[in-house]
Amino acid sequence: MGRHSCSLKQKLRKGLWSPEEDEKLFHYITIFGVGCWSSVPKLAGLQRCGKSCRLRWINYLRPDLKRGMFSQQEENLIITLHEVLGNRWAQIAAQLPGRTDNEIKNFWNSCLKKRLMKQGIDPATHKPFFNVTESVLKEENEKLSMLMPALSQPQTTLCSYSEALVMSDLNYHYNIGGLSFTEASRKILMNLDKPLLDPLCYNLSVSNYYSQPCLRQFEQNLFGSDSSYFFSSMPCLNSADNNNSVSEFGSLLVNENSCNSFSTMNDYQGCEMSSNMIENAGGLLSWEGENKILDPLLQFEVNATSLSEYLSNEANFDVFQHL
DNA sequence: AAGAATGGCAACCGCTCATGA
DNA sequence: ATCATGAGCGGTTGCCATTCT
Repeated sequence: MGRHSCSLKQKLRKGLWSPEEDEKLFHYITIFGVGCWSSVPKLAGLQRCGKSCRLRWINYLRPDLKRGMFSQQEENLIITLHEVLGNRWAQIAAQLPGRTDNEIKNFWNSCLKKRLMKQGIDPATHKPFFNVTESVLKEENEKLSMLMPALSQPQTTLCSYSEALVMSDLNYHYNIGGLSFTEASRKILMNLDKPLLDPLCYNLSVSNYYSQPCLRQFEQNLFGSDSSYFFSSMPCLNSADNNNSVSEFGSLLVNENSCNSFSTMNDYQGCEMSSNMIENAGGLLSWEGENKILDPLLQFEVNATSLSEYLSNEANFDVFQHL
């Protein structure tokens, strides 16, 4: 099999190229040009397979290669082309003279992907991570009010993360399992003489939530060890004209004034909640883009694509009765 | 100061496709 | 039609320098 001819031959060198090898290959190609790669090693006096020679020439030795950092125009072009072409690196590279597909792929994986995520853009789809439209939220509210009329008072709102951000100018919202409550409605719930309950975990109060090492660990696994970094990248958080922009890590939402104090999960421990914080006790995390709902407390993917769908299951709905 | 962790990047691997015998 | 071979492509690995703890 031709495909294995490279790896089967013993004496062939692998790994980084030495300056002497580069010199031999460059010299050979300069004189004889690019032709049959499989015969190049023998003719050029190299202990390499033809494939390795081809790669070295294309990615490093070719005289028309542009070296150094990518320009702003090149970066923009790569992002635009990736949106259209996806991971077709060779086609992308064809639009950038002097750049190789390998170089662009590495640049994408190590820099551009992270930069887009920091801007709240999903690098796979080039769309914002959280994109809940008002109509979707309204629809969710209507479904919820049919399921749980008691909780559908004006000040109680079915809430996604993005709505929590929109509402960040109001003080002190609690978001419990996808439900967001204003301070007023929270007091109503507190007056029920029951602790705040996570709807999916019967007896866990908000204040106890972060005292559970396993839950913190889970959230770190889910969001990364420094989740404030991840969430501070959401576009709605970065709008310069919004003094109430919100940063988040794990299920905790804090406002801009506080986020410096909470750069890591550990920093949060033992801190007092300030009046303008928004807290999310866990519960359901709705990931619009992936069409799935994750329960950070129970640590599995819930078999539902929306909160109302989840609640339409009688067993799940029963949990809410505890509120 | 030293070992661990991380990031960037060059190179490899395995697959598909094109071509020719 | 089938097989061998080479080229090209994209995913992955592994090395090395840098940063972190």
